Amino acid sequence: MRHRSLASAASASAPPPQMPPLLLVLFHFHWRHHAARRLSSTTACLHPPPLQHPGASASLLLKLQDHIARGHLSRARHLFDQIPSPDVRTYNDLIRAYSSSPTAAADGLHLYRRMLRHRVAPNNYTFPFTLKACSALADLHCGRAIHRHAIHAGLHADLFVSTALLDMYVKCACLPDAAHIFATMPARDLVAWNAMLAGYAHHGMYHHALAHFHSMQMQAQARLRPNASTLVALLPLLAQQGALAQGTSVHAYCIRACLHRNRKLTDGVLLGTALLDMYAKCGSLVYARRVFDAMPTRNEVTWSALIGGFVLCSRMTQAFLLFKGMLAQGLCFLSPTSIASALRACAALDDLRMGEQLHALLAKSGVHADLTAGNSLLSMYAKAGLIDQAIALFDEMAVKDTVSYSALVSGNVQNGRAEEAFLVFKKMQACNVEPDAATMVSLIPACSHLAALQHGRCSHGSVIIRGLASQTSICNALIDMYAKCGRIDLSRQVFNMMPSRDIVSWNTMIAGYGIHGLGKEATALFLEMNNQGFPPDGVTFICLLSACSHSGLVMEGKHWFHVMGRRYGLTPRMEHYICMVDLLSRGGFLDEAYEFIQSMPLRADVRVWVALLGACRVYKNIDLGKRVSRMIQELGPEGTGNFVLLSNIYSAAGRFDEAAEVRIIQKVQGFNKSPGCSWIEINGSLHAFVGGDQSHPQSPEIYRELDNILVGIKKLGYQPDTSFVLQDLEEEEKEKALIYHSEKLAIAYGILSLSEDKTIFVTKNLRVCGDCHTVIKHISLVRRRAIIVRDANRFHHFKNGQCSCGDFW
DNA sequence: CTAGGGTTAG
Repeated sequence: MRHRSLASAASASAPPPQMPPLLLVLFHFHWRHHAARRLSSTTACLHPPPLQHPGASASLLLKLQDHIARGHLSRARHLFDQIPSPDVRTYNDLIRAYSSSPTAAADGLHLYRRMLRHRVAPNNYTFPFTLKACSALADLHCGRAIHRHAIHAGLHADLFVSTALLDMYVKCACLPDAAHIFATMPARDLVAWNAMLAGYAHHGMYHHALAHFHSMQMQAQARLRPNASTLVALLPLLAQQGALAQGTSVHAYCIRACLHRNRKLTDGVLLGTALLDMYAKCGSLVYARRVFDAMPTRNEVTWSALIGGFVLCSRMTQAFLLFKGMLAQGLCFLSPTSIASALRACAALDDLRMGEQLHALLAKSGVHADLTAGNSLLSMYAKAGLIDQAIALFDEMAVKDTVSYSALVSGNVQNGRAEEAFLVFKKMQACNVEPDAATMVSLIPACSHLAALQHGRCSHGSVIIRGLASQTSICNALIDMYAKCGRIDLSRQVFNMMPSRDIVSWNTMIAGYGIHGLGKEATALFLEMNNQGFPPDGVTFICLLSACSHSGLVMEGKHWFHVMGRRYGLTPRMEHYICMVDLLSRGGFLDEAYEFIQSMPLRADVRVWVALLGACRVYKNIDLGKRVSRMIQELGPEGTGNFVLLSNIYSAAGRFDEAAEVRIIQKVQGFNKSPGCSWIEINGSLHAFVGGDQSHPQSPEIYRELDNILVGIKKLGYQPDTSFVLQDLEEEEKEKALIYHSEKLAIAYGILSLSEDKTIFVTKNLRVCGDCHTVIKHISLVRRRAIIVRDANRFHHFKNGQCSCGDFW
C-alpha cells in the first residue's frame, strides 16, 4: 500500500479497492502507458540517437509515413527501398506496419534481417514488432533468435520487450519459457499479467490460470484491477468448470467496474459474449439470454455462442428459433459456427429436411469448405440414417481431421456397419490422422457390436498406449465391450479400476450383468451404487428391470418398479413399462402382463405389445397372441421385427396362409427382414454365416461335422421342433431348413477350429430359435464344449447340456 | 469471445 502510485493517490476518496468505479479503471488504463513509456525511455537512453538519412529528403520520409498510415505496404516498401541507408526509426515503422498484418509478418522478419545485415542496431521498439511477427507465424526458432538479440542488446528486461517475449512464447506454445520470462521481469504491468493468464487459459491449464489470477488479485497495486482482457481470458475457464457462482461474481464486478460498457467497443462485445457463454455453459440459459438482450452491440460470435448454448442444454427447438431470428436480422451474423450448432439441433430433432436446407445455406453462403460445419453436416446425415450421403460428403471434403474421421466411424457404427467402421479407422491411421478419445469411444462399440473380443482387446491396448485408458467415457465403452464380448469378468475389472465413475458407468455395468442373466449381481451393484450415494436415473431402472427379466426375477423386478417411483421419485416412462411387460410375460404371467398393460397410465405403444407378443410365441398362447397382434396391427408395426414375430406366431399355429399374408404386407410396405446371421471370431478374424451358407472355404467339413453331431444327438432323443420354421414346407424340408441355421454352422466351425479347452463364442444378430437352443445344449454335452451364444437379446452360456438362461430365452 | 465427432437402456 505504501507504493501507491499517483493513480491511487488521486483517487483517495474512491470506494474500497474491490469496487473500482469507472474513472479509476480508465485512469489506470492511461497510467499503464505512461509507466511503460517511462521505463522504455530510460533503457532507450543506452542507445545512440537515430541517424540522419543521408540522401533521403524530408518529403520522401513524409510520403513513406503516409503510405504506412494508409496501409499501402507495397508502395511504402517501394519508397523505403529508395532510401540509401534507412535509420532504425524508419525500419521500425515499416516492420511495425508489416507485423500488424498477419499475412505480411514474414516480410517484417525479412526486413529485420536486412536491418541486421546493414548493421543498424535494433532498439526497444524494434523487438516488440519483430516478436509480434514471430507470434503471428508461430515461429519459435526465429523468436528465440530475437530473444538472444534482445539479451545481447541489453533490452530483454524492457517492459515492452519482455511482454512481447512472453507473448511470443505463449503463442508458440512454450508455456514454461513464458512463465520464466514473467517470473524474471523486473516490472509487470496488467498487459503482462493478462498475457500470461491468456497463455494458461488457452492451453487448458486451469489450475495454473486460476492460481495466476489469484496472485494477480493479491498484488496490492490498484493498477492491477482486472480489465476486459483479463476477464475475457478468465471466463471461459469458469465456464468449462461450470463455476456459476464465481462467474456470477465476475459479472457483478464487470457491472461495478462498468467494464460491460467499455469505451473500446470490441471489449464490450467480447466481454458480453464471454459472459453469456459462461452462463450458458453453466446451464443458466435465462441469464445468458438476459446478457445477450442487454448487449448494445453483438457480432456473429455473440449469436453463435447463444445458439450453441441452447444446443448444449438440449433446447433444440429454441436454438432453432434463435437461429431463425438471427437470419431475420440479415446475413451479416451468419457464420459456419452457428450453422454447425443449428445442424446439431437438426440431428437431435431428427429433422432431415431442415438439415438439408442448412446444407444448401452453407453452400450458398460460400462457407461450404468450412471444416467444422462440414463435420457436423456429415454427422447429421449419418444420424439420419443416410450413411451413403455422409460418405459422399466425407469424400468431397478437401480437408479432413480427426473429427471428420471420428464422425464417419461412429456414423458407420450407428448404422450397423461395424466392419466399415474398422475400415475407416484403418484409413485414418494410413493417412496419419491421430485418433483421440472420441474416436476410440466411437470405435469400441464396433467391437461390442461384432462381439469381436480380439478387436476389442486391440482397441483396449491402443487406448492404453495413447494414454486414454483412465478416461471415464473410454472405460464406459470398454465395460460395455467386454460385457457384450462375453467377458463380464473383464468388464468388472475395468469398472473397479477406473478412477472416477459417472452414471453411465454404473448403468453399463448393471446392463452387462443383465444380458448375462446375472440378476443377483445386477441388484447387488445397484445397492452398492446407492451406498456410494450415486442417485440412479431412469436408465438405471431400465437396466435393472431388464436384468431381473433376463434372470426370471419377477418378484424383485416388481419390487424395483415400485421403489423407483416411491423412493426415487422417478416417473416411469414407456421404456419402463416395456421392461415390466417383458418381465411378467417372460416369466409366464401372460394374463398379468395383459392386465398390467390395461392399467398403464400411458397409452401403450407398439413396443409394449410386441414384448407381450414375444412371450405368446414362446408359451404358444395363440388366443392372447391373436388379440395382441390385432393391437399391433391397429397401432401399425414399426420396423421389421414385429412382422417377423407376428408371422412366427401364425407359423407356429400352423396357420401358414396368415403367416404368408403378414410377409406380403411386410414386402409391400417396404420392410425387409434382415437375414439371420451368426459369426465367430477365430484368431482375430471374423467368420460369418447365414442360414444354409456354403460360401465358407471350409464348408464341406463344417457340414460334415454338423451332420455327425445331429446323428449323435438324435440317438439321445433329440427331435427337431419344426414349428420354428417360417415357410410352409413339407416336414422333411422343414427339418433341413432348421438344420442349417446360421448359429449351428458357426458353432460347427468353432468346434473344428478351436481346441477342446477353448470356449466357443458365437454371436447372432437375431434371437436364437428354440430348436437351435435345444441342439446347442446337446452339443455342449456330447462334444464336452463350453459354448456361449450372444443373440439380439442376451447371453446364453451352454455347458454340460444346460443353459444359463433356464430356457427362458 | 463462439464452434464440429463420443459411452448406457429397449
